Amino acid sequence: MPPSRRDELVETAMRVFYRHGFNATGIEKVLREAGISRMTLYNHFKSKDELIAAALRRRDETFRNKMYKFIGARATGPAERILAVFDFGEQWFCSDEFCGCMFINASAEFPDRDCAIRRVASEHNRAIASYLLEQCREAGLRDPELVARQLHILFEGACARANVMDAVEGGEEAFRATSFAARDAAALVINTAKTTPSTAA
Amino acid sequence: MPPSRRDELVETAMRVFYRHGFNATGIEKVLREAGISRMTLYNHFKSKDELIAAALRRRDETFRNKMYKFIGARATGPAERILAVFDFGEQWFCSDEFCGCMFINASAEFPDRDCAIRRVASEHNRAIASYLLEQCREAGLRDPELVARQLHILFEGACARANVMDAVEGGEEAFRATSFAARDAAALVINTAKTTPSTAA
DNA sequence: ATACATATAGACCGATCAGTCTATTCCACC
DNA sequence: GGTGGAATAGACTGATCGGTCTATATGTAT
Repeated sequence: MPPSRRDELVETAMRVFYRHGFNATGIEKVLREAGISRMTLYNHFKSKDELIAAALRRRDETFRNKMYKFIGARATGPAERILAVFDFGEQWFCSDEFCGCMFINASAEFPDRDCAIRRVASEHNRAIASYLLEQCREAGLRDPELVARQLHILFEGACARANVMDAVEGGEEAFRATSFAARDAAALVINTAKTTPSTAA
Repeated sequence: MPPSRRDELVETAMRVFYRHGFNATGIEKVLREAGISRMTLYNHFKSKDELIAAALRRRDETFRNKMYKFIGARATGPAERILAVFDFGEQWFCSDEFCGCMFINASAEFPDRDCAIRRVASEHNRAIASYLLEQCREAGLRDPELVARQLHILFEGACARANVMDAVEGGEEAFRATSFAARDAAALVINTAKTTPSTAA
């Protein structure tokens, strides 16, 4: 069946808000690009904030689906899957549509930690965190909670570093170097947790 | 000598934009909080964007000064200094005024990689990067460029992770756990670069 | 005292914003 | 062929925005 009006709206909102920011983008622009009328929006959502929250939920869904599919296509074991996360990051950073992590961006624009939008962003990060934790456990790593946190930090850090670069330094090589460094550090963290009995001094 | 009107304006702009975001904050609010009139702003700056750029430059200056002072007070060698960066991060994340990295936030709100604001953010990150690189070289680490990049990713990643948490999970323990994980990984990366001849598989 | 640079309050502009309302059209279902 | 729910266009509101302008006040140096 064809996508509902609501689906098209959320999809377009996701794309436009991701590309141009939340506060900087008016409702009008989203409606124009979706070819949808004003009242249709307000029949489905009470406010712009609710549309943003829905767009973030959609982003969480599609992003994780793409990531899991990417990983599943080229990794079998848990350690391989973890490293594939960073390969996924590399091709993402180098793609044209890369505008940083949409959830980091949302947290930047909505400073109130209690608001609904932040809660959606937080849910996404919990999902990523528990995926990493699951892989760490499955790999039989020592202190999987710590390692999963470190992997998460490396991934988000690579993402943030890739996004903060300006036009002159932000070429494809820089993105590749960033994701390579993150992946290399991830491999080090994993291998250390496989073998040695204590953390580094 | 007392701070100039311009200084007070930039200082207030830095604080208010950091706390409430750039696009979400009107000029009016900055002026009210600084006790400064509208025309004074536009005598010193051509536009809001220029004020934002100046606020970011100020932020770069004060942030790095505080960080370097913090580090200098509790570390002597280069490796110690690198780890102290993460201790600095910990007390920053746990402080009341923490609203994420202002430069990551700026990159989130101004997607155009060519704009002046992004260039200022990029400059700040280059300064941090070269500080880390300097420490890595001074410590005699193998492949200092790679290690410095990894440390930078860990720091920014910890910062991003700390900021994306919502009100329920974002307690002080979570901030401490995040910065501990980053510091632990940093120590591992450094120690590995001190001794072993090749990176992890 | 006079002159000058600087800051002030506050009106004002055009534009844009989120959100509401009305009147019309479309289309699937009976 | 008619009925009803859903989508449409577009006017409208009140507020806020960034930025300009004018007229007044202040303070300092000669």
